[in-house]
Amino acid sequence: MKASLDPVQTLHEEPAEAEVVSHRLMLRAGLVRKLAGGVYSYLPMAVRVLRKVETIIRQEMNAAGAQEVLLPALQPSDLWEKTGRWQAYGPELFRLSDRHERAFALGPTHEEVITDLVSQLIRSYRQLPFLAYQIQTKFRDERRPRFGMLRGREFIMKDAYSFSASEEDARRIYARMQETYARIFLRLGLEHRMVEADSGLIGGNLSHEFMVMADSGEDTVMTCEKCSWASNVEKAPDAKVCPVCGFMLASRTAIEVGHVFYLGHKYSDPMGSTFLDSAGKEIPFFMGCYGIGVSRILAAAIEQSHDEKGIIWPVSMAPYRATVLSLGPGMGERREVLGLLETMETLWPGEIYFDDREIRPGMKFQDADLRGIPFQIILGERHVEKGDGEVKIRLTGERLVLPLKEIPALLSARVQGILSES
RNA sequence: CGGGGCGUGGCGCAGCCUGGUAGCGCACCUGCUUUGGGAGCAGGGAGUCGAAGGUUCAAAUCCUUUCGCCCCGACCA
Repeated sequence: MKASLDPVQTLHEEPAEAEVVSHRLMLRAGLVRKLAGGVYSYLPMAVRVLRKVETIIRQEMNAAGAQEVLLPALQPSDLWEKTGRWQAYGPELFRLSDRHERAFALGPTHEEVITDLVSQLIRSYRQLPFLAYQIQTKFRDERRPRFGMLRGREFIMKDAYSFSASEEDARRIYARMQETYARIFLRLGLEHRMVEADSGLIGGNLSHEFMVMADSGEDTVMTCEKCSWASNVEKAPDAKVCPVCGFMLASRTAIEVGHVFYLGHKYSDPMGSTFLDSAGKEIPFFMGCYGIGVSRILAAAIEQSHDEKGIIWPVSMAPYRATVLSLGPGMGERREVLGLLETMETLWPGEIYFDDREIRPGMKFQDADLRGIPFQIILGERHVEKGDGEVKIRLTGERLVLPLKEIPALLSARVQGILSES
């Protein structure tokens, strides 16, 4: 991608509407624009990040035996009445009527829809277990949308639902999802903890949250400084030491990015969603559900990884792997520069953002730092003349000057190192 | 929903108290110079002052209503 063809500009001034750092940086870096309170348009760079996050989620969900579906956002009220949530969900549920005055909701979650669907598909224990997931826009009329992407009224979520023939099997899948989630957040390069949690409105009696550690998080978790134990502060209000290893606990703020629930019969029972077990007896599905806030992950990643100059994307979700900055008039057309671009494109197809604009170098440096692409390849007169180029690592600020020909190999090795750690 | 704040070119703001031709910075367009950390000079385009109603010879400014946005608090991916 060439910057000269990119219609999205960065903002040099702080947007007045944004307070939290992720929101400010997302606006300044040209990732999103607000349409209404808690409702945002995703610009091209943000979509690239979303796709990368989604790809990792899909790979891990598929590896865990889940199958992808896509359920309707528009849901008739009668399904919700069956589970009692048409009333219980309250004003957070977006409600609307069609032209025949039939009531609908915009789905904030999909337990009702998937349960209804699966009860049509599955009649025998022989067809179980079944694990389905989707990645889709959800709607919640939040009492107070805030913090930009962190709490919107419309957001992208990966939600998964499991259907089992026994509680033991359902718990097995629950445990597998816990492992899957840990892998997903590890691959995304996010420091996180799994904590025991309350299950809230979704229901059930077993639930864990996945928290990304960040100074500006909405949640507070107690974390052991020695082992991996952590708990939601509501679950461990007076604990001073770790119940596992006895070490000191610390209170840290975090952002909830994932939540897994064991549901049991909470939805299958009221919806009459049953199968025949091996004894020929009709019993309700044993269910679980598993959510990840996909759009929230973008904001959480920025909250966790930024500095005063801008975003520092983890390599796994960066919109581009590398950005090439040509400095000075005509530099963008130099043979050496075009040659390097071609090699880089071969190495990482579609992953190079070329800042070919005829603007002052300082402007390019500022924008590159703001956008947070992991590797900057800086090509200025004094180095290119000698056949060299400079590589700047956004995370560490490290700068290396080396022959242009060696740059692809260096970057390739660096990325291998980073991605193999996870 | 309770409390607080703000709506003025794309963005950030001044002007409002004390009514009288709508301004500044950034961004944008043209030209010349400049080119390794947000360039300089000259010229230029762009605003129903959130909306409605009222007061007045005259309203961005005063009054009323209303909508929107942000921040702080009250069972949230």
